[in-house]
Amino acid sequence: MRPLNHWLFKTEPGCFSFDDLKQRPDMTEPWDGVRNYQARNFLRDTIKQRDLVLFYHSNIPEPAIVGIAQVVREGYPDTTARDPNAEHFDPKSSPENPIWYMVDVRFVKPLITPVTLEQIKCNPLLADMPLVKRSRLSIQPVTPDQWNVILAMGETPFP
DNA sequence: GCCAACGTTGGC
DNA sequence: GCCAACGTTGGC
Repeated sequence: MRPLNHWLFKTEPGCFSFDDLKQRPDMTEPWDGVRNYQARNFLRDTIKQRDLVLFYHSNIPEPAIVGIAQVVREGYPDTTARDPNAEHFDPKSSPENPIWYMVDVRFVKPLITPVTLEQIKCNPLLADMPLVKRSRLSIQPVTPDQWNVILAMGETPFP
């Protein structure tokens, strides 16, 4: 079977939080509103069903990875790009050329101990994470080693 | 709220 | 295709 890939998705919890994900019907949510081409390419081309996601809360006093989610639907056009009332409306998006894509994710489990950005920056094993090197990318690949280190730091056995 | 880093836009 | 101006992200 295809090996699972690992990712880190960022969100501002004031906008959408890990707890919000848990409250959703079926605990699933379309990951819409991504408007960055590199992140779009991951969503459209690389992220596959069953891939695992570290759920990161950004733009708060103590940014941290707080939980695990899983991809339940692969990349498909982000229809919010064609909704003039949506926050991330993009008039250049069309049915023929959607430009922007999203995936659906499902709640899996919280980290028993959230792993803060400060801890991540202090751990030499995590020095190559985009989170450290290029913090603005909102959809980032995570290596299996990084994944294991973070879950150990979060004291969270998985699966 | 500040501001550095980064991404996008558009004139040339 | 360059690059200045501008807008956004996100840590602090």
